[in-house]
Amino acid sequence: MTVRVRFAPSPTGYPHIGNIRTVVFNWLFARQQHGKFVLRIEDTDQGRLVRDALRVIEDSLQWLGIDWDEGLGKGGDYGPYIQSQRLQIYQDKAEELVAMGRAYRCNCSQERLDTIRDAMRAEGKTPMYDGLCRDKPEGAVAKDEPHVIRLRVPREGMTTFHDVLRGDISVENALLDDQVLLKSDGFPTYHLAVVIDDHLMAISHVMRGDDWIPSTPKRILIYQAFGWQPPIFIHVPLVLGADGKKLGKRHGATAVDEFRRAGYLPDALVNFLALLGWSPGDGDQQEIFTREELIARFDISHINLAPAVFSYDKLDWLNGQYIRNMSEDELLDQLIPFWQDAGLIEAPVATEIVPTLRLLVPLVQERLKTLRDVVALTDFVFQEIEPPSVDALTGKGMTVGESLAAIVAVQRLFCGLVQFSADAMEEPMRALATELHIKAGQLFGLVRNAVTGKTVSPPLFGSIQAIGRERTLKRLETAEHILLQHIEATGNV
RNA sequence: GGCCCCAUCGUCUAGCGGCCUAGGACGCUGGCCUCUCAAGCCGGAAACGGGGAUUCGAAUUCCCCUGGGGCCA
Repeated sequence: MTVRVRFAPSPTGYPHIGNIRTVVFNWLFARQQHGKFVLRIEDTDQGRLVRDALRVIEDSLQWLGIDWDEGLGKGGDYGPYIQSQRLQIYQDKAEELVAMGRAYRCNCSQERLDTIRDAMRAEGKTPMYDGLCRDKPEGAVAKDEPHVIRLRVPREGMTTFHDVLRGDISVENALLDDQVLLKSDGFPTYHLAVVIDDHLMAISHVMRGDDWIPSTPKRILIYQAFGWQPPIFIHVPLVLGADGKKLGKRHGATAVDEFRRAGYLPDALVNFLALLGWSPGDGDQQEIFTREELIARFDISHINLAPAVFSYDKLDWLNGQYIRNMSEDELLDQLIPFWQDAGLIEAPVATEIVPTLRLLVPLVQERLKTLRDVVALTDFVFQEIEPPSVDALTGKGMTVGESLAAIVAVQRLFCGLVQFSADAMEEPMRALATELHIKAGQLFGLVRNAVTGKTVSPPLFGSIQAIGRERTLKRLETAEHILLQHIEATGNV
């Protein structure tokens, strides 16, 4: 059997991370089985369409490196792949069911439907259609009068389907409504369209969130009415937010695009998502997998049945691992857009700044969890700093006067350096500390505050080299003034 | 509320009757390294929801309860 799976988003919003985890599973499975991955668009809910959703869906998948073989923008032998272009097919198929006696026309008014619903609810029952039109003779409801087409659901017995992970799941037919298949405006209902599309597109496996389990019997009934063989169902557990609830809008940043902007790498995200609800099993303790490894090792039977909570801690760690494994050139390319977005460097990168950027990359590489972290870590290189406080400029265990003397000495030292480079300044700085009878750490700490405006920064000398001699000296001068003023104002040395 | 699904450290998970005094990872934590912060290395705390049953033996099988989640209203 040729494996054919699909991702069928509605363009009513942007793909979010919970859905994408399931997409990753589908994609891994398709690639491993040398099958096809189809991207179909379910846009029959015309009222809720979001303008650029299609573009965002494409962008998100492309960014993640999840490619599809048929569908949106790709074409294929089973098109069209956009449901709004398939309305005629749904109408024809619905008519077929009527002709076969498996569905019937219903012209009950909205008022009548509301009345029965209220009545049933009042009795404490689940509201269902009462079947008034079900037993009307053929032709009682004319084809050209406003009406819907309903499925003739068996009144007794059970509907059972098989789930690869959970075995057989059954529901009593008495609990199933004579669902509407075709609405009065000629649009199909969701389940009719999906069944027809999955069948006509020869989808072999339907792998989706287990929140769809309750509606699967409805779908099976439609397959049975048509006399079609249903696909193989694999319901995967949901992805939950930190509160244990199904991941959704209320959980903040969940759109794929937001992860990109936050500085996560697609490879890290795919790796993380693949491990959310799945593991290679067999006592394997590997955590970092290339795409090829994931494709080779993905295995439906190792999908965990319990829902998984999405947690940023592990994603951050994993992302950091991927960042550390990049080459410096690669990382530089990835970092540039983030510096630009923050307004720290210009949009076409000025060539004069490139050496500085290159200098910074190895300094930040092992300090980044996300690419965006580079902004807060290196902003002092590109913009002026807030004048540090006296406290910050006073070395640990030192007096203000001693600190002032140290700053002055460092200025002199930096002025005299032949080469203003990290390598050239470390030795003399250490010697200076000895000379001043303070520890290197004391000296470095106070200089760090003076030139970066931060108590925490990338390695000091690399940072200083990146700032450049002129601006470093200016910041030291500022520090000197701050300390001097303090001494003059308070008389405290 | 009705129906359905699920249940191992805080989180992601390994485990598919004896190899389990339950393993790994993230996070947390102690230490080493160290110019700060990271990274790296070494160590630690931390879980089989409860009760029955089957079995010589149960985290692993069955039943009930509890808890969580989902769908529909």
